[in-house]
Amino acid sequence: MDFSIGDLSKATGVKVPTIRYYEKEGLLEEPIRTEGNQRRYRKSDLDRLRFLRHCRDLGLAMPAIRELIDLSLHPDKPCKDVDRIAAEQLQAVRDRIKHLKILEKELARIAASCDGGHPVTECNVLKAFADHGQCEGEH
Amino acid sequence: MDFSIGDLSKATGVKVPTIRYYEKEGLLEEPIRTEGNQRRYRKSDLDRLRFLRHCRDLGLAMPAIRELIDLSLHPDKPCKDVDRIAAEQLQAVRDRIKHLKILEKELARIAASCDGGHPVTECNVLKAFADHGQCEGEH
DNA sequence: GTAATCCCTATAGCGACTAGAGGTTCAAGA
DNA sequence: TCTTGAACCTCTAGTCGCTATAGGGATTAC
Repeated sequence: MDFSIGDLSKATGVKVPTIRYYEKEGLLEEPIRTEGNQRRYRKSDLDRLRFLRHCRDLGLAMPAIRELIDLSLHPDKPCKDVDRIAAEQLQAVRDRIKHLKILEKELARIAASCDGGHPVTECNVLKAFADHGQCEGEH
Repeated sequence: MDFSIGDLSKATGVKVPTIRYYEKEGLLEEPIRTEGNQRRYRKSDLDRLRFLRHCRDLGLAMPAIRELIDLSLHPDKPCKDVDRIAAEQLQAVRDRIKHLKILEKELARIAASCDGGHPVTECNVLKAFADHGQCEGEH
């Protein structure tokens, strides 16, 4: 019925020290302990950790996850804030994609500017790394 | 003819403590000092810092930049390694874009799953955050 | 000469873990 | 029941690329 920290780790893919870290940060409740001071978890802790892990996999920062957990503990609140967090994360991801696409373009140009068979003094790649002026815009 | 650290900062957009940090990390040479122990830079330091900054803006990690600097100091070496670094960075950026696009898709689905007008107990967004099973694949 | 601005070193903090040291407890087999 | 070895415990420090702060000294413009 109870899980050790290793059981939780195996079930979720979250490493043991990370689980302890989440507890220290207040994202997991402190579980009961055996007489020998080892943690013992219940199903609800497993659910919470899965939630946590999924949020991290989606790129949510820990303060946002903390807020989600707080909200889920007050079921009568409107879900406006939950939606906001999702929307903000979506926008953040879109912004990062946009930025990375610009980088991709520049790097592709840079990588293509050299045929590989000459000393570094004449290397266009090195020149391109040195010179932002070659880029099409800001990045 | 000489620049103070603040001049260098203004000319490149790199903050003063960051310039000192780059020096400590060996990415910039130790400049000469005034009698009062203040750093004084030359044009070559400015060029190096611009190079450095541009590489960072392109997302290169510091070990890669260090390698590029080492290569540029040995002009007779073939530029194979320079090309490799550019290609690796390009691939890394493409991988990150790929991953973020998957996240974008999942987050868009999650964000769209709620109309906003109900308590969190019934919030599909919160349920979606809790349940990786709803996702189309891994992420 | 003085005031404002710049510069110096050294240390600590950020986020989200991860690694290691040094010791204790648990569970399974003999 | 005893033993062994895996799993657990706490605590500290390290990762990366900066950034902030404290407590001073130097330079420069007026």
